[in-house]
Amino acid sequence: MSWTEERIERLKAMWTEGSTASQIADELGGVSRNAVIGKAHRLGLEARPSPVKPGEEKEKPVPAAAAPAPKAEKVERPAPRAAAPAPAPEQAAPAPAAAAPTRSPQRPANPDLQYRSIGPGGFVRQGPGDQQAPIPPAPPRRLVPAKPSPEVADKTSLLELNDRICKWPMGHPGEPDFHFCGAPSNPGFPYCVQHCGVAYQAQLPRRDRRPPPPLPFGGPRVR
DNA sequence: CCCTGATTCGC
DNA sequence: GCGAATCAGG
Repeated sequence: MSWTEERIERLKAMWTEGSTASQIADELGGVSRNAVIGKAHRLGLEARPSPVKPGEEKEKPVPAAAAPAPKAEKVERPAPRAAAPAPAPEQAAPAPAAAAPTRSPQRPANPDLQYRSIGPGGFVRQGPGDQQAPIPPAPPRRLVPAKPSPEVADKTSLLELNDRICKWPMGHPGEPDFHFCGAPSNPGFPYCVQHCGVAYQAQLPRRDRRPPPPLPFGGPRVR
């Protein structure tokens, strides 16, 4: 296979849209993942978060300053790449938090292309044009299970589970106050609306993901 | 092991 | 220009 105009276009589109090299490769067919990456680089497309090169390391404030340990290793690393902007330090809440559409890790979605949750399990693709003015306010609200008594209050035990109540685990199994959410479940789902929002992400199985709206015609003029 | 992207280098 | 081989982190 050769890099025809169309195939290059497709590569560009998918690459900038965030597809992985593998996906692009077997979408195009006839090329390997490496071929795609190689081509992408030759095209000048890059600046994509690499699992290997997440970004330049920042100087961390060492109090008493131990030996900085100057790396005397491979000295040749041009790395003209600008440091990728550190993604907002999303706090990883251990407890199921608000049902905000959590983005898939390792894949900082294209800022021009976001997924907006319209309900548990349901997401709507949002193109550059449809950008909503008001960004989710990201309220510091935190949904805490109303636990009257910290301990043996009205915990939902394993025995009380049925298809109508939320089975979202609270705490850790084995711990004294481990229990389940117990709120009315979202019909058809094992969890309540809140936890459905946490449990179901926009991310589709890799194979089924498609750069859906087959690029209008002229392709996106993004960037 | 699987995955990822980056880089190298012979063709 | 191409892409397999290789590297290196997750």
